[in-house]
Amino acid sequence: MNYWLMKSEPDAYAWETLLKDGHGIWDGVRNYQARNNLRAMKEGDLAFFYHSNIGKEIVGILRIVKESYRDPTTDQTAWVVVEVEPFKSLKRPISLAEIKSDPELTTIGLIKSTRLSVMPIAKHEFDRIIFLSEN
DNA sequence: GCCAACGTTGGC
DNA sequence: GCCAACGTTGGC
Repeated sequence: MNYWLMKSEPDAYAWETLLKDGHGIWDGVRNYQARNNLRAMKEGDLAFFYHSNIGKEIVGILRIVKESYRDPTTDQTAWVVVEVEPFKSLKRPISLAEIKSDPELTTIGLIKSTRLSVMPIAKHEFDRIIFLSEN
């Protein structure tokens, strides 16, 4: 089981929308590193849902329910999508500022690779953020 | 609105 | 293969 973090601008696609829909196709990724991360995802993996630009906070956890396949929104063969479902909302959103100020989260990709939209999260980072959200 | 970081494109 | 120019992301 691997852990991930996926970014979306809430203007484009918000956590609330995924909750309402109950299911989503993560399309539109046009960056090779992010694409490679999509390809590495396995059914059942969990990912944080981060609101970029507006909110700048982790708001929920989603579950990968279908592994990657060709992105049907483009003719280019390089790109893939995964299918996701909401797993649960965090009890309390965890902001970027709080992550930056936490001594246990200094190496998280969210800080180190600010422009990457799909990134792996270490288990201890995942657990730490869950812990923070429940306390 | 600005700017840093960084990926991509294209000329050489 | 290098690098300048340019576009995009995303925080502030």
